[in-house]
This record gives sequence, C-alpha cells and structure tokens, in this order.
Amino acid sequence: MLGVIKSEQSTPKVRAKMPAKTAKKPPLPADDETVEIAELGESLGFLLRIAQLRAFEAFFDELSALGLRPGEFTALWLVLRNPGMKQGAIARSLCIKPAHMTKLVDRLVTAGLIERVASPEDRRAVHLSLTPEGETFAAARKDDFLALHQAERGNLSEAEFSDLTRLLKKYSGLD
Amino acid sequence: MLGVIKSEQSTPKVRAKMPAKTAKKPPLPADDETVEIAELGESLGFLLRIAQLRAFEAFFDELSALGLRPGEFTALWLVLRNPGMKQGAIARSLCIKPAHMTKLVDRLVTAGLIERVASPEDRRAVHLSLTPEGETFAAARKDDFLALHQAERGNLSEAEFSDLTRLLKKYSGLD
DNA sequence: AGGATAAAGTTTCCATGGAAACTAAATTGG
DNA sequence: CCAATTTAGTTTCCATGGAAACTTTATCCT
Repeated sequence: MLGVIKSEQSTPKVRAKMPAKTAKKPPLPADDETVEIAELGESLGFLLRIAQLRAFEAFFDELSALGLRPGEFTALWLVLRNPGMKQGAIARSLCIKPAHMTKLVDRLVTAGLIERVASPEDRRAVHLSLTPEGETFAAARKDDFLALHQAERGNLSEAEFSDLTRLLKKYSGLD
Repeated sequence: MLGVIKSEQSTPKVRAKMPAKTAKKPPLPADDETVEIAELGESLGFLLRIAQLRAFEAFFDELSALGLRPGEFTALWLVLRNPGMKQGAIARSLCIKPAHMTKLVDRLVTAGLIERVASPEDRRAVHLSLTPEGETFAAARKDDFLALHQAERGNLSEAEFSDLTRLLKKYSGLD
C-alpha cells in the first residue's frame, strides 16, 4: 500500500498563516478555474455519480413537498405495484440492504402509508401493503410521479432519454 | 382486517411471535419472489442508482488492492491532470462539497500522494499537486485505470458504452 | 481608506446507508 | 425426528458525505 507518509503528526493544513508573504509561484495553469476532466469523461463511475446528482435535484425540485425521500418514494411505489410482497423481496429488487430496508419501512409505517402483515406461512417473514391512506396518497401523487419523469428527462430528447434508460437497464442487468 | 397489528407505541414490528398459527392468506401474488418493477424501469433516478452500484462493484473488483476509494482515486487523477489547481476548483469540478473535499484531501496527503501548497496570491487558497510518490503511483497505476474502464464497460459493447457515456455527459451538462 | 460583504477552507454536527452480530423461525440431512 | 444450517428481519455500530457555523483573507462600495 505504498507507505509514503511524511506528514506531521496531525492532518497537515497548509494555508498561509499571518507570518508570510514571500513565496515563489509554483507552476500555475493559465486559467485558475477551468479544470481538465480528461479521462474522467470516459469513466462510467464518475459520469453515473454526476448524473445521479442531477436526478436527485430533479426529484427534490418536484417532490420535496411530499415529505418523502427518493428511497421512500420508490419503495412505496413498488409496494403499490406488488401488494403483499415480502419485505425482503422488495428490498432485493431495489438493491436495498435488509438493515436499511427495516428503517425505511419503519418510516413509511410511521407515516401511515404502508403496513406490515405477518406472513401466515413463514413466521419470520413480513408482507408489505399500502394502507388506505397509502392508496389515496399514491393515487393522488400519480401525476406528480409522471411529472417527475418529465423533469428527470432534463435536457434530453424523448429518443435520447429512451436510449439512455435502455442502456442503463442493460448495463444493470435489468432486462 | 387481517392480522394487521396497529402500531405499538414504538416502531411497529409485526413479525409473528410465538402465540399464533391461525391467519387467513392475504391476497398473495402467485410468485413469491418476482417483483414487478413497473414504472421504475423508466425512472432515471432509480436506474442511475442501480447502475452506479454495478460500477462500484467493478471498481472494487479492479482497484481495491490500491487502498484508495473511488473518490480518492478520482481526485488523485484530476490533480495529476491539473497540477497546481486550487482545491476548491477541483472540488467543484467533481461536485464534491468543500467540507468533504477537505477530508478527502487530508487522506491523500496523509497517504503521501498529494500535497497542499499555500497560494502566493490568495492566502486563503490552497493549490494541490502530486508528490513525487504520487507521480510514481499514478504512472504505475495508469494501466489499472485503463483496465478499470474496461471492467466498467461490463456487458456493453464498445458502441453502447460510447453512447452511454455520451448521453450521460449531455444529461449532466458536461459537454 | 475602511466597513460591509463575499469567498476559501476547516470544523462540528447530523443524516444516510452498509457491515456484523443477533433472534426467531424454517429447512436440511443423518 | 432432532441437531446443524440457513433464512427473514432487526439491532447496533460505523463509514461516508452533506449542512451550517466559523476563521481568515480578499473584494466591493461609496
């Protein structure tokens, strides 16, 4: 792991303190702000991260008023479309870890939107379904959900958006 | 009204405890595990999240041996390509918040890979550049970086990968 | 000038999500 | 059948990254 450590014993902060005004210019680039992304422009990991930040912005612009975070909204939607499914199955299909799923479901239950139903056939398991309030909520918010999809599209054309989702699904193995 | 236990005063957990084996089946879907993704398949936010999980897997498969996390590796690369750039400019181009950037740079400095240089012209600012060790490290790891890009491609063809990166760049406003 | 405002980094604190250990129930296999 | 293993979900703890407040320096404005 390349043990190249010459740091002072604590984390070394280097901002110029009072007693200095003499220092030679290190070779500074001409422009002070323009950063060359270089190979990162071909790095899928990087591009996906940036794109996700945009998508989050779109989400909060559209749906922050609902008081639900993206994960909660997504889970709610999946329960709406798959009533009675086991909590673990929902979690797996969203790539949410069990520990996280427990807390996420807790919040939705506390919000009165979904309910846990003990499984009659497996006493460890729990089935999820919407409460009547959850049904009402989902029905009322369906338009917001569609509006979100519009907003998420951002500057992409319909065709580009469709290409993008298709490629992402293939890449993620969701086809 | 099924065996739906209304919230106890704390977070309501509903798993069947010992004293029950009688309960009527709620309307369960035929398959116990197959979840219908439904409209989520068109949700960019969701697809991006899943895709990013894949990309992270690829990263750790390829580069976990280096002892650097994705963000650190990315930042290192950007400093390599933009030596002497101000810390804040690097952070902005990576969409990393200042607070996070401070800690990330701390780690890279402690690892001996980059160094902070006090700016001669702005005493608040800090310029970043690679240490000699950092240069050596980056040069030695260039092949790993390229291998990562191959691994990141996953099941996509060259053309699909190129489409995908192009669309992501457009969506993120990086063109 | 020189006070007000903005900007660069840092620190502290908090929210989110994962890892590991745990409980209870189901399954397996001898 | 019953011990061993596996599975569903929960709990506790920890790592990561953001928000807000702060310090220091630069810039702006009459």
